[in-house]
Amino acid sequence: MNETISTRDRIVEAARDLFLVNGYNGTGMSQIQTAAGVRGGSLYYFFPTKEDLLLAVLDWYRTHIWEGLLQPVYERISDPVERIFGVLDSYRQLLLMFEFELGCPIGNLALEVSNSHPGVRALLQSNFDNWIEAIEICIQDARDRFPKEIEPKQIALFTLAVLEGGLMLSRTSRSAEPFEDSIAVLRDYYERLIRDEISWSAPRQSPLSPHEL
Amino acid sequence: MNETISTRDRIVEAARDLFLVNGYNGTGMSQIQTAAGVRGGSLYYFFPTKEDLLLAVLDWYRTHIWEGLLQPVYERISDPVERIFGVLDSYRQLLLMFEFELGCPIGNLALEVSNSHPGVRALLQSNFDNWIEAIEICIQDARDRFPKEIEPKQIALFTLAVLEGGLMLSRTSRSAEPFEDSIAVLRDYYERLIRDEISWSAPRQSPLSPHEL
DNA sequence: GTCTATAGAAGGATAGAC
DNA sequence: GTCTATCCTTCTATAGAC
Repeated sequence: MNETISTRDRIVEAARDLFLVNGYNGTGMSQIQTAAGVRGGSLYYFFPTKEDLLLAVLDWYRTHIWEGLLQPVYERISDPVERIFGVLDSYRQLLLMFEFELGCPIGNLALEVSNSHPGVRALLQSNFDNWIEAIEICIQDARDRFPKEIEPKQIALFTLAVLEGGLMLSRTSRSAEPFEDSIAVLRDYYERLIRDEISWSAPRQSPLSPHEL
Repeated sequence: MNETISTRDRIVEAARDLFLVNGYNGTGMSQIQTAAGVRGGSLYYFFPTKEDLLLAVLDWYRTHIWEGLLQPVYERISDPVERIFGVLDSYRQLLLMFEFELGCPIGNLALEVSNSHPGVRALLQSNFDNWIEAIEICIQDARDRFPKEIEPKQIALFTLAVLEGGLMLSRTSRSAEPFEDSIAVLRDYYERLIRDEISWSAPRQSPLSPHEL
């Protein structure tokens, strides 16, 4: 196995990386050709329009959320709440590794194209939904630590909002501080939720910092 | 007073509105000419490059945060914590009024241009800083309600992150729900902070919902 | 499936008259 | 300060040979 990568896949991966750095409107089809080592004929053979290519990129992210994001974290961390903060920490590392040039691939595209390309919104939404669902499951796995009245899905959505906002502020300032501060406050919220709960029920094991794992 | 609006101002306002809807790369200089009722000669007389125009738009937002955003809310609401949620509610109304086409003018541009136009970042940051500072002051005005150990500036930054993330998710889904849910969870956090505090100090007056004001 | 060549529109920006 | 005309580049997309 591991045959030579198909032309189509090379195009999708080149477009994915360029969209991530330069955005959709900031990336030309000719740049994608160059990066993929492919000529115009092939590009338009597989993707008749640029929007088709955007859809393929978003589909790539949708199908790779497990192996690309969740699985590496879940392998290292077993505690469901710490898994959430482990996922968030992956984005922090992405920020640092590429000097704040890269943020959330979906979030960037969402703001840029959701007005002008309505046909793309469903796939953007599907990416967000999968992310939220993964976090929701983590919260449900730690259901007994949280107050009964909280909605896991709402907390998961909120967590995504904090992530996206924190990434935006750190990319603008070219500093990890806004992101780290946002996540620190989010953790404070989680801890207060959990503390409010354990005052009414059984004590739980002490939480692990992601840096100890 | 109220003299005829200057050509320069008409250009800035036209660019501001077009950037808000279509983004920076999605807006052409010719569209701006048409919207402002101005010819190319005038446009390039005032703004030699498109980036100069972007800087002028960001400067417009920077100088109008008080009269455009804060003052209308502060007039209606006097409680400092409710002022924060009143400001957030202004964005909710913006979402609804324009059917989720419009989000945060600064946030949209921040993600789109912060890689490709480094000279614009300082002004983007300055807009964020002013917003955060305004919220920080509200928190400080209610300092006694919050636990002593919290950092007002951190909470203000966190509030902005939630706002930006919530706007992003609602614009993508074309529904107010993600935004409203995010703000509801943020309010839950504020209430837990305040509740944790009053258990150690004097009781305070009951909070007002923004809808009662 | 991939190649070369190119159409046709729109992009940002400039020159020079008035 | 504003006008018209236009330059040059880049863009998305197509045609037709191989």
